[in-house]
Amino acid sequence: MKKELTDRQKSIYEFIENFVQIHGYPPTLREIGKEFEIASTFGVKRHIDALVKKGYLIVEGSASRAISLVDPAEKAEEENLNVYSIPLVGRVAAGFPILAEQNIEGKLAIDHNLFSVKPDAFALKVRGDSMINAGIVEGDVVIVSPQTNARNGEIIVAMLADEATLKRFIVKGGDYYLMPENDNYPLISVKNREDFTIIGVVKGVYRFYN
Amino acid sequence: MKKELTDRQKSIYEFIENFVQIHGYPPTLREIGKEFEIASTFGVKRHIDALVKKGYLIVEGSASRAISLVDPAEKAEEENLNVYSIPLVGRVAAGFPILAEQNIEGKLAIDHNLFSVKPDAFALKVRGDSMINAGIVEGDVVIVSPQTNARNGEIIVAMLADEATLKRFIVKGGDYYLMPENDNYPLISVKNREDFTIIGVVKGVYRFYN
DNA sequence: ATTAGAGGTGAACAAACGAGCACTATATAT
DNA sequence: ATATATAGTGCTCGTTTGTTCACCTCTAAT
Repeated sequence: MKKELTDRQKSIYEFIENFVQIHGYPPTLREIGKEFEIASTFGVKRHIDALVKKGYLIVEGSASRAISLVDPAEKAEEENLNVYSIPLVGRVAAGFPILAEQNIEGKLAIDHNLFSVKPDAFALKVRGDSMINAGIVEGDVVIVSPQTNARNGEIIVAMLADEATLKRFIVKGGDYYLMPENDNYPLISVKNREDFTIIGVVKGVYRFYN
Repeated sequence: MKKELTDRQKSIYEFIENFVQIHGYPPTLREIGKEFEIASTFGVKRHIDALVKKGYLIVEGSASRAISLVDPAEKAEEENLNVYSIPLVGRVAAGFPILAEQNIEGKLAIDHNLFSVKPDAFALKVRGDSMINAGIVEGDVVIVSPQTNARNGEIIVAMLADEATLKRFIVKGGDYYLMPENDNYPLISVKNREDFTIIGVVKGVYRFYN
């Protein structure tokens, strides 16, 4: 739980929350001051500072109206659902960053109590049957935590020769391999390959039946 | 539908939308200008004016950052995560109703935009390897829509001799069978078995890697 | 009696901001 | 040829905004 707020601070926090809801942008110090009959902007500022220190607000720089609520994620928490909305990547077009707009197909709510991922995770539709022995089949959706390194044995999403691929990452004797979980596909050595990059580690799998 | 936007206007609208999403407050004219390499604030302002005239934005007075999107509610709905919280059933104790408190192990948030299930769905941890050919392995979690009937070919959760089991439901020549997706297990005829009940149909599968 | 914390005043200031103007460029349609 | 709409530049202007200063008040704990 967050630190305790004084009554005054709580009132001010609620006002800001409300103001953003109504207007679509945060109030200025003077607008807050007017509401609470605080003549000096400094009086207001110290409340804002306190709210920032206690973790309720974020103020970016000293720009105008640059107050933002920490809240929205937390709202869901109070309702007991720890949910991120992550992008669902359909196909991966070579040459584009994986999260480029061209690639995004939709959104997906995931419960990060279960999938231990950060909000920068994304979901990826699986094509092909190279991971069938690991129980990942065509049409499945994998939850990927973006990172450029991986541990031995983890299932990863990697770029190999301008194509996104899903394989198990194997470290053996100082060499790196991509191992398909399918007896029909060969082990691939990626040692010294310039066109190989790790994009992320698979943290979970979804499948839908319709 | 709203009036048509030019490409440029659309880009700028999307940028504002995105900015608000990320920061919690709208951008200034100069921030927009920097993004699109428009040196003069006036150039930006006219785009904003156009967007206001066409009904996409509201600008209140001439205050700083007083831009707000017209349709936050609409957008919120689109982006809204339609999430149910459903119970996660660990083991199924024979003799108890499946949703008895003894069986519940936790909660799970599911996006019912993707899993087309009602709020009465529940999740079940998979034991054993009887569905391995269908890509469902030990430890997976299946999303089950409770119902007492099933169509040919659907994967179902059923009670058979006081044990919960996960099998494919097959209708063939007026008879009913439970088919394990594992070559090592036999097809089971459930025709005329009094100790057989369909509990629900599997609508999805989750898997977590840790 | 004194210290510490929360809350507030009033003024002064620099930076950031929106508004406005005259002018240019480039299409497209008349 | 000539409007018309879109898009942009470079500049000025006045206002808004956040920051900071020294100083005041009240309450609660030491």
